[in-house]
Amino acid sequence: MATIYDVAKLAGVSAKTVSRVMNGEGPVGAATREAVETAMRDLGFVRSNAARMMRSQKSGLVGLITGAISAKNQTGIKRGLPDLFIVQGIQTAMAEAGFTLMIADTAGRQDRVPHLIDTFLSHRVEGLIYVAEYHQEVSLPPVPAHTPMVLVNCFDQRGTPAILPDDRRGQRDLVARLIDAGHRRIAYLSLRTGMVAGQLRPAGYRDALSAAGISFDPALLAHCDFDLTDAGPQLLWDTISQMLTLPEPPTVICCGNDQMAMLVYGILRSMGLRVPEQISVAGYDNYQVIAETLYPPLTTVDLPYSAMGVRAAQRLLAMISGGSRDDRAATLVAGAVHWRTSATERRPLNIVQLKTVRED
Amino acid sequence: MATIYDVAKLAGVSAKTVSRVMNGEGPVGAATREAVETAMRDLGFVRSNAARMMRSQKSGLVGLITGAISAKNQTGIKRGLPDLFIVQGIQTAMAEAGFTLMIADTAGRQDRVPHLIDTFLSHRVEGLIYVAEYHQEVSLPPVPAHTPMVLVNCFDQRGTPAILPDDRRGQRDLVARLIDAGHRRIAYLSLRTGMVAGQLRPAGYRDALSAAGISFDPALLAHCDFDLTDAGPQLLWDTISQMLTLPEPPTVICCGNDQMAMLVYGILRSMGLRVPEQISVAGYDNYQVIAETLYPPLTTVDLPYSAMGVRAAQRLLAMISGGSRDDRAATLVAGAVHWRTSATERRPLNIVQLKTVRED
DNA sequence: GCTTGTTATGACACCGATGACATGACACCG
DNA sequence: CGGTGTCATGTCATCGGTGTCATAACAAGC
Repeated sequence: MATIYDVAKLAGVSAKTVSRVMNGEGPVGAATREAVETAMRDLGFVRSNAARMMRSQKSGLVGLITGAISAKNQTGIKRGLPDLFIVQGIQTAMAEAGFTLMIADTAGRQDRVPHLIDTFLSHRVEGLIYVAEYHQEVSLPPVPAHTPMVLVNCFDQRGTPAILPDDRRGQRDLVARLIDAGHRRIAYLSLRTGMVAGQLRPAGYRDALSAAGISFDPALLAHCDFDLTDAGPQLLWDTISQMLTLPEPPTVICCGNDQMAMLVYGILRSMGLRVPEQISVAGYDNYQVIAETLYPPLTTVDLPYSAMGVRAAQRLLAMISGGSRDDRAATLVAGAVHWRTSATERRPLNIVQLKTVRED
Repeated sequence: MATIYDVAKLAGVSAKTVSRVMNGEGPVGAATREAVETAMRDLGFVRSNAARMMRSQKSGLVGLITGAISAKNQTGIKRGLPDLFIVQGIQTAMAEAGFTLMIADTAGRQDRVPHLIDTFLSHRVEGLIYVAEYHQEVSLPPVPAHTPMVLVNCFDQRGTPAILPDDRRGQRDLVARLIDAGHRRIAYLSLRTGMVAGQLRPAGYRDALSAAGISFDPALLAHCDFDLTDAGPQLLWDTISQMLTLPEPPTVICCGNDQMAMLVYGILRSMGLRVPEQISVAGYDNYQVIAETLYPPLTTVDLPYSAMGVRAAQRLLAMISGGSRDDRAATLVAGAVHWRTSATERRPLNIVQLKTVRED
């Protein structure tokens, strides 16, 4: 592989001049520049970042660690929106800033994180990003103070800068929108309370209710382990049929995420109910493959993964250029409500009689 | 950041000895080793890969380019299984071999590829991988001959080593399995013929038919632009209702991918047909979020993205260690059939009368 | 006792860029 | 015409490891 010395010799100048041409630095005569550029092209010269980095001490690298990529299917949890959208956002913003992204995943083993961090440090990354597969608390090994770090979709006790989805507000906005549309009896099928989203989203639901002066009815809130493989659908079926036999049944079912909504579609149809004519459904995540492909398209809230990635990158870049100082606050990123046809704009006037027996 | 010289001074040895300890190379006295290791720990020493790389000319890096990450939503095509599973496979295999992965994406602009390649070359990657977002032909700028390259999910005219999904065989296996289960009238709703999968999968379908001595009925094969935003569902509806009114209607509908199958579920239910009691449905991709969450769970074929990633990594590693020589053949990776309850094991005896009018 | 071999370690140049500084050629100005 | 400033370019050391070769200490063999 050609070096600047090869280029310099061919162009009949010094290595330093070649360096100047490459970096557009200092004054260089037009003829000289031309000669150097020609020589570089002829030799297929590509600068060595390793050498450059030794002097400048700037690597232009950022390390990204995630359990996201390979954790799939291992936990048995069917997750929401793939966290890889976060990676997309980070990658885009970093590329724009001229940084190259190195990525590694834990392959599901948290104990590998220190090793991954070491690898990245040996490449002298200028910053680290840790991406979790779903909103959660984590505990990471300490990193040298001079290497800034940002957490995405997770937070820790040490108060490391974090970028989080504003689940509570998103759910509140969606429910508020449903109330606007005339709904008063709003059911909420939550994710497990063990998940952060399983706590924040129901809280947002209640926020919206109380803001509208609607009293909270515990009979309309259920926590469903819908993702527990086989029991899931049956559990949902039972919960829904119970709610629908209430004296005042719900006119809309809010689901903990879009995947659950997908299941609920099937269940409601099997019960002989039409969405949205007879009952409305809403999800959470705006998982496009589901939300836009379902018929009718699903009303839901953005889980703004891509935007979170961008914000994470921006925050890290600020820390890198600002000498790694950063307040300890978490950044909450809210997602917009996507109003689609799975929810009616006006509350249906009469509730159909329903059969509580599974028909198949 | 501490250097080997700092470590050497603290341990009272030469830099070279520190180097030897790090690399477990040459004979080193036990006491010396101990002293060096202690010093390294005390200083929080992390070796600089840049410096090491300059001498050894080995970077331990592999570059991955993809349109996968950011191409989302830009083409207007609702894609199948997220190609990021390919990245997962590559990352896993590379990490195992001690390589670190650098990734970049084209942000939807093919003209950025040369720049990305240059960036990677400047980091002296030992190999390149290009991942396409769906099975397709591509045309990439040439890379220096000494840098091996592997294509995944795509192929080019130059015969660059490629890893491809065996769509034809996968579809053949699935249809053969349906035939085994007693089905004779098998409908096929294909993806657009403009997509490679839209050609190979129907071919596999016909392979299976002729292998079983079942004559191909053109009335049972349709190419649906189901992913054209709004027109999609209506188009599918029409196609399906047309097929179901045939004198001998299909007993199973094979869909071009799982997403289409999801739509078909909704359409069939709206038509008042129960899956699988009255009609079976099959997909392609084994897109878990869909296939396992749908009720009933979807019979489908693996699009073995993760395995393809692993194979790609293995092939590239072989080229790296073998001096970049490789035959030009493409590697086809077949995926297994996942038999779930969306398809009946026995052909239903009587076909229901169906309404051809949309009910809502 | 001297050669030879082995073990343990050090000295030093080198990888390929770039930063600091020096230098030569002019132009401009009073 | 000498002083000063600007432009264009070169010299050289340096970043942090590692390859090559040298060297010191000591044991074994004749």
